[in-house]
Amino acid sequence: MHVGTASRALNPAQSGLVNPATRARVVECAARLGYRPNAVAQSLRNGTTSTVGVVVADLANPYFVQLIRGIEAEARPHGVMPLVVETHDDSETLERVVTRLIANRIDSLIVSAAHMTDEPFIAAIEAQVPTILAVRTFLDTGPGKGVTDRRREVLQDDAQGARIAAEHLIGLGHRRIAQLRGDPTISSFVGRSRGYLEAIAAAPGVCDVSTDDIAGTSTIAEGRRIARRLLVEGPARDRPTAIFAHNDLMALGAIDAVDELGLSCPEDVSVVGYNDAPLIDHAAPPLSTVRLPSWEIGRHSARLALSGDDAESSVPVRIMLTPEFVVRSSTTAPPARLRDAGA
Amino acid sequence: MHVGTASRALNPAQSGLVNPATRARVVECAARLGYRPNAVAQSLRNGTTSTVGVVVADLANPYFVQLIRGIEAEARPHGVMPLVVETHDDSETLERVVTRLIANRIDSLIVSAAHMTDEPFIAAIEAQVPTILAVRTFLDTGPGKGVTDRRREVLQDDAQGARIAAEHLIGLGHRRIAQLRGDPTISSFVGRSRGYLEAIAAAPGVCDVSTDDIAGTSTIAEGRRIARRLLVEGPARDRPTAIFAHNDLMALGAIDAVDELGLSCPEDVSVVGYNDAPLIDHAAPPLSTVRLPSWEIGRHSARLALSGDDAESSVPVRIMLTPEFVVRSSTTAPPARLRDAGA
DNA sequence: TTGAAAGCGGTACCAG
DNA sequence: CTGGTACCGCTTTCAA
Repeated sequence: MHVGTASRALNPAQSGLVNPATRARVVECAARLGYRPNAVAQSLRNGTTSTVGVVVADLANPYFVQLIRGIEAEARPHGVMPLVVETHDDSETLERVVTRLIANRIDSLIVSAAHMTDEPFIAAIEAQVPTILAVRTFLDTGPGKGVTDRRREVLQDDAQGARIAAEHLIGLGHRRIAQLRGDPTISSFVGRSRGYLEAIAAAPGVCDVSTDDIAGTSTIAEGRRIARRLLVEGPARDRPTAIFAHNDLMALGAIDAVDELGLSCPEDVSVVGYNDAPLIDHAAPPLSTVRLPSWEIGRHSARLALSGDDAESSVPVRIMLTPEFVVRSSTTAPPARLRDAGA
Repeated sequence: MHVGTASRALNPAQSGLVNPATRARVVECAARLGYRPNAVAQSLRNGTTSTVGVVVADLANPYFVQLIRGIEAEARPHGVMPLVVETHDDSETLERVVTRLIANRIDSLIVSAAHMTDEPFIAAIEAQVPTILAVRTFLDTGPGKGVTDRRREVLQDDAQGARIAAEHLIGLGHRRIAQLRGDPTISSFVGRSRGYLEAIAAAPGVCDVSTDDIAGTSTIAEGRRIARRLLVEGPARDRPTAIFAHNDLMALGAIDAVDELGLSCPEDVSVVGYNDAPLIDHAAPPLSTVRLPSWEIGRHSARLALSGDDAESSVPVRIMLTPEFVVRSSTTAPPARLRDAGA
C-alpha cells in the first residue's frame, strides 16, 4: 500500500477511485498516527496555497477588523485562510508586506491600505496576482477610465457619506461649517472632502470655513490640533458652529478641543465623525457619524478574490456600497445668537 | 551558470562562496526578471517557514492588537511573518485554526485565546510545535507544578491588577463593592476574581456584594445586565457603591446601567475596568482602569517563540509582567449618606 | 484498483 | 568557485 494510494484515499475528490477497504485502512492509519498532509508540499505541488493576502492600514481601527471578518466569513467555507498584515499607512511597509505575501504565493490579494501615490506599485502587483482594492482606490481609474481599467474594487460612497453628514448639519440650521480633512493621498478622504463641499455649495447661505490645514494622520491628536485652530483663529463671528471630521478619531479630538476652550459639544459646536467605530456611541457625547458597511465590503472583496479569475481574464468590477448616517448626541441646532448672526 | 550558483549568489549567507563577478550577474538578472524565490519551495526544502502562528481571542479588542504589534516588532527583524487568526473565544474555532496553522508548518505558535478547558488540546499541540501561551494560561501548571511543566508563558499579574483596583476603591472609602466577573474558564478572570477577593478580605469592614451571576461574554451588554441586577435587587442599603468590572467593556455596560437607573457615575456608583482599551479615556466618564503591558507581552512572547528551542529541549519559562492602575473620572468617594451608613 | 515515477522550485552536498 | 544531483512531501499521470 503506497503513498499514491494514500494520497487518493485521503483526498475527498479522488477517494472514489480507491477500494473502500483500503481506503478505510488508510483513513484509520492516518487517524492513528495523527497524520496531517503538509500544506507546504501540497502548495508546491498544486501551485496554489489556499490563502488570500489581506493588507489593511491599521488593525487598531475596528473598522478594518470588520472588513477582515467579512473576508473570513466568505473565505472559510472555501478552505481559504486570510493572511492579515497591516501597513500603518506607510507605503514602504505596504511594498514590503505585499512582496512578502507574493513570495509566499498567496492565491489572491485584498488591499485596503493604498494611498493614491501607491498606484504604480499596485498596478505592478495586479499583473502578478489577482488583486482587489477594498475601501480605498485611485482616482479616475474606474471602469473605462484610463489604462488600468481591469481593476476590481469594492468601495463605499465617500462623497455621499460626506454629503449626508453635511446635509444633516445644514438641516439643523448651521451656516458656518468646517471640515477636518484627512490625508489627501487617501481616496476616501478625497471623496469625503468633495461630497462635503458639494453639499455646502448646494445650500444657499451656508459657507465652508475650514482651514487649509490637513491632518497628517487621522488621529485624535490631529483632530484636536486643527479644531483648536478653527475655534481660536479669526474673529469669533467667522468661527464654525459645526465640524465634519473625516473620521471618528479626529471627531473625538475636535470634541476635546471644544471642551478645552470652555465651549461645549453640541451646544456650542456640533461635531460629526465618519466610520461609526465601536465604542464611539459611548463617547462624551455619543458621536453622530456615518456608518459604512465594512463587513459587507469584506465579503464582497473576498467573493471577487476567490472567484478564480486571474489577473488577465478578469473583468473590471466596481462595487459601490452605500453609507448610512447615524444620529447621536454630538449634533444639534447652533446657538440662537449665532444662528441669527449668520442669517 | 546554473541554478545552484544562482541560489548561492542570492543567499546572503552563502554569497561569499561565489565569484563577485558571477554574483553581480546573477543579482542583475534576478532584478531584471523580477525574480522572487518561491517561499513555498524554500519552506519545503528548508523545513522551516519563517512564520509564527498568532492566535488571539478577538481582534476587535484593541488589547490584542497591541499584543500582535509587539510580536511583529520582535519578529520582523528576524524575517519572520506573524500569521494572525482569531477564535472569537470559541474552542472549536481554536482547534480548527491551530490545526490549520500546523498544517501550514508554522515554526512556532503564540496562543492568547486559551480557555482552561483547552488544556488537553494545547498540551497536544505543545508536543508538535514550540508554543508560547500569552496572557492566558491554565491553573496550577507553572514551573514545577504538574506534568506539563515544560510550558512557556508570558503573563501579566491579574491578581495583582485586581488587587490594586480594589484597593483603590477601598481607599476612596467604599465599603460595599461588587465585581463583574468574566468567563471563569479564562485564567485571566480567575486571577482577577481572586485578587479582588483577597483585597476585600484584607480590608476590615469592607464587604463583597457581588451576585454569583457571571458574564457569558465580556461585553457591554453583559456588563449592563449584571450591573442592573446588582443595583436593583435587594434592599438599597446592600447595594454596591463601587463596581470592579473584569474588563473595560463590561465597565462601560455597568456605567450604562447606572445611567439608566437614574443614578450617576461616579457620584452614586464608582466603576473600574481592566485593560485600558484605546478610546476608553474618551468614555463618559473617562474610565479608571488597569493598564496591562500588552505590547511588551507580545514582544516577550515572540522572543521566546523565536528562541529556537524546540518543544523537547525547551526549558519552562513563566514571564510575569506587572499591570498599572490608571485613575480617571469614573471613581470617587462614595456618597456621604451611604458612607455613614456603611461605617 | 494500485504501484511506479516524475516533478513542483528551491537548497546543499559532493565532485571537479 | 561552479556544475551535477538528490531530495523536501505531495499529487497525478501512466502502466500494470
